[in-house]
Amino acid sequence: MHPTDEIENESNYTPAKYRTPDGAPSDIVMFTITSEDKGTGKKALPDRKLEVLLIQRKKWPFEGQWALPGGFSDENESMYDCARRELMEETSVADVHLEYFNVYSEPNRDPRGWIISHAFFALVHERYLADRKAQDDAADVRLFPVEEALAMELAFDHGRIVRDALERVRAKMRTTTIAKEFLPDEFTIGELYQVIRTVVPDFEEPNFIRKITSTRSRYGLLEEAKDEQGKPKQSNRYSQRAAQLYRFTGFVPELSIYG
Amino acid sequence: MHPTDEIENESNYTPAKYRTPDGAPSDIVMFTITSEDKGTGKKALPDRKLEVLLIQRKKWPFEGQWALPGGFSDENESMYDCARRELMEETSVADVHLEYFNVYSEPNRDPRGWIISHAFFALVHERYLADRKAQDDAADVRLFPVEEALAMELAFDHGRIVRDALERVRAKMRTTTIAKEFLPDEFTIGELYQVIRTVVPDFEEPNFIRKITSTRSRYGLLEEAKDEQGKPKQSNRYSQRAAQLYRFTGFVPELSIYG
DNA sequence: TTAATAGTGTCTGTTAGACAGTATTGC
DNA sequence: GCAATACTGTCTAACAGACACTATTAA
Repeated sequence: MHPTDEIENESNYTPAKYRTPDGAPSDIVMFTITSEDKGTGKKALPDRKLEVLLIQRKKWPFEGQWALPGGFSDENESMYDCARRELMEETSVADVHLEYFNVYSEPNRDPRGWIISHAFFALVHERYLADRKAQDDAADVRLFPVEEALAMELAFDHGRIVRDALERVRAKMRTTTIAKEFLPDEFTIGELYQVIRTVVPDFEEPNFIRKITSTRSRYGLLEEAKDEQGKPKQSNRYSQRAAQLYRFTGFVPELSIYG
Repeated sequence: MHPTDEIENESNYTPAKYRTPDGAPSDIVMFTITSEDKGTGKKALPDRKLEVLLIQRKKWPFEGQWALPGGFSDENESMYDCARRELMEETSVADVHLEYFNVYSEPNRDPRGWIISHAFFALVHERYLADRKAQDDAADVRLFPVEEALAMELAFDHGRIVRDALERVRAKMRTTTIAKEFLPDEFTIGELYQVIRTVVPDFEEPNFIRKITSTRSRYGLLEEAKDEQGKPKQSNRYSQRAAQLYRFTGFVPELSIYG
């Protein structure tokens, strides 16, 4: 039991005499999907890669090693506010998907002391990271393809954190509409399918377009994009033949393993 | 940025000079399902209620109010270990389902200082809480039906924590096999259905038995219990007509909103 | 006999899954 | 015409959802 629990009331309350944590930082696994033109001359869907942002440490501990962006919270902000602030410092955007997913508190996980880290993942559209890309490897902040990041020896327990984040994002990719974080408001079925497969490589649905338009549409997951005259909007950005544009409706179906 | 980040290496490292958290407790939302015989004389499924364990505080702050069980962590244990220790103190069992689900860190959520709370939920079979039931309202530790607990004004932000926990447990009840935490190893379809409905009242599947035995069984969610001779095992504990017993196989199907 | 639960029969319309085929159009 | 993506046709087996029906047996 904690010492402060022995205190009877506010008037004679004294702060804890025992050891307290040395810090409560938040760390952010920032995912983005980069697109690169296939360069064949023909119109085609771009090559997409799931990438994660890492920072090279300049100080002890783990000097020189790559780590997740993050920083210590102060007593006037929640962990979520802290994470949003850190995200803002890295990407200069505030309105991206940011979600808490786990706490990391194993003893001695940080040689600086008793430090309990709160891990978030962020899904950032590549347009927000355009500068980052230009700077490239010269900088101490870089995007790494996830497989590459997973194979690296990261600072602290950040390797574990990246693995956990990826697992969580993959699960949510299947079961929610977070794919929209990586897509424009209006997109083609081909783009949607490609984004899902970029995050979840073993997602395969040969009849994807049919399922999502002729069956699930009954439940309102997607709706066709229309122009002012109410005519269906199409795009030929990625194909010779124009494709119908869709948008998410905001509806998320309930899932159950029992029926 | 945190002051310790300014330090160059271990040799000249000094601890933080700025304020650090005053404590990192874990709080536990402990759910159980109690069964009560209908008392009609006839064999019938019991009345089941989802209940949550609360403790009445004896000290400032929130003296006299009901709160979640929990306690401060120390530097030699993870938050999970801390939660398991607290759970052990309350229920004397160690092998129940215990799962982390969120952090609560709003400034001033605790008048004692900067205290960041880590919330777990536990699913405890009622057999482990038999004593608790006997003691009843006399004690300062009691089980409350969830609706009742949600309507109470709990200490700290524990009302919010209970709501969040319930939401999480309801979602997992639909999408995973955690129902098994409230069931014996072998159970009838009727029992399973009743347990699910106790946690998720709006779960309705008129053809539940058919779906789970003749369709999903293809995917191996449940298997029939058999005795040593390989003959199907049945139970008439809750019905005149004996019902087939089933067990979970350990298989959890993957869910997707896209197909 | 009745109450209480366990299960089956049967019907209709929908969906899944597979695979082949046609459509469109910039290059 | 080719390449690349966007669809549509068609078939079968499985499934969902509804609702009525039979089965079993202790009290």
